[in-house]
Amino acid sequence: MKDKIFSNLIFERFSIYYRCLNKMISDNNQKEFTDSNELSYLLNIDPSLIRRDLSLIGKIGKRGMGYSINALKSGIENILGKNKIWKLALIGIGNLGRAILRYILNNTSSNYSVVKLYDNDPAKIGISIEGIDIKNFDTINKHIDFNIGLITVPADSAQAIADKLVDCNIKAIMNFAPIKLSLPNDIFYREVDLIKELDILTGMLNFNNAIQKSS
Amino acid sequence: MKDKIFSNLIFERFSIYYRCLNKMISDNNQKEFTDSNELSYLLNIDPSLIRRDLSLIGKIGKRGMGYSINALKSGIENILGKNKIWKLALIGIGNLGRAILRYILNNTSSNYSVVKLYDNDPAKIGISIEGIDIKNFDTINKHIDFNIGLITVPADSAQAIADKLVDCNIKAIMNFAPIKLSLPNDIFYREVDLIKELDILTGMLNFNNAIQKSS
DNA sequence: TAGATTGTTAATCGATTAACAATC
DNA sequence: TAGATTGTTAATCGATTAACAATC
Repeated sequence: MKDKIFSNLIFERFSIYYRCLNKMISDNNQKEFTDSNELSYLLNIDPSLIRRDLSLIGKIGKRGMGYSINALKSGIENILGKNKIWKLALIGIGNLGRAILRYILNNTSSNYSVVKLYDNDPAKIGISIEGIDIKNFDTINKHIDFNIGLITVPADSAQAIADKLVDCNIKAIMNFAPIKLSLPNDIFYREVDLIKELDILTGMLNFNNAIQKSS
Repeated sequence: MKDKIFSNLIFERFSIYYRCLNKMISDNNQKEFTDSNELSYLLNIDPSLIRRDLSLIGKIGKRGMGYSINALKSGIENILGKNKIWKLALIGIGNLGRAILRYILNNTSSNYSVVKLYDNDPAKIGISIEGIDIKNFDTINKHIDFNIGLITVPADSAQAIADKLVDCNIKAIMNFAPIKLSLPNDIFYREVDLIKELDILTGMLNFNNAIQKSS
């Protein structure tokens, strides 16, 4: 196995390939092989890049034939940890937290399980949602039993929550609060920021379009 | 004004700068100037890159002094269209759609307004949420009055919805469904995909960590 | 075998960072 | 003026794409 640390972008594409392979399996129950050109057509990713990515799994392709769909799927499963259940905790059980909880619960084919709900609103603590009790976040301690913390609290409390998660040895954080968190380098971090995404779209509409028109 | 089309990454950073400037204004009501080093420290972005980005606004900095916070803010407002209200339509009023609606409504300082809700479930049509009636998506036509469509339907109907939006001349789409949409090149497109984000984090935890340990 | 497609190296592209003259 | 920081060009870095020998 390579001594290389893969980038975000590579994992992102593996996730895309994985979804595509699953769709191929459920749609088209006879086909055994695919190839970089077919995947390229379906996903709009350059075939060279696909071959490069897939070669990271090992020499899994057959020259002249392509790739066994099943072999590819299980290779990606190994890389993305799709053969394990990953435990999630949601911190902040407002509208967004609840929607994310239901979204994950509804997605029965995924390998993610929400095992803990935290909030600091006394009115919410003790309430059970979808069978999981909401606990006070202050009671969190080093004996945590989840792998990834999803922060869905308002921006002003997000950093404190993140610090506590780091303290409890959580290595992966997904932040939905509209604020940039500062975190140690060894923490894997993603953010989902709706307003930022909207700003990018309006920037494009507002500025790039205007330019296109005037040129 | 430059004849350049800015990239996603530049608009993304402008959004980050904008948020930071607002925080500076509300936190620290005396300070008039900032500079690329201060912003770099706060945002963890290289000062050269900050200067490069900000120079796209125009020659707005003062050598030896830095940047007027207010001038910077209004320059970014122009680029990101923060001085207009942008109208959003939500298509798919399930848990996620409702959570996004409330999230945007609660964010009173933003320049985004949800003006239309669509669904195709007869049981939902006519119901009003937060004062907005849910309409049947099939009734959508070219006389639309929104700028951005947010797709929060399940994966299997997302492409048809997107096609209809494109038909109705919508130029910006944000997709929350876990599927890659195929769209014409002139459509500005962003996707928010929770499972993909989780896959990236678990890929990192599962694979990069293992590698780090064994090396 | 001939044809097809991989796996991989080299070339290109685009984004970030370094360097520094210009100037407040 | 001296010191500080911009604005911008050149260098670097990292990711994608092109090319093609290897081989099924």
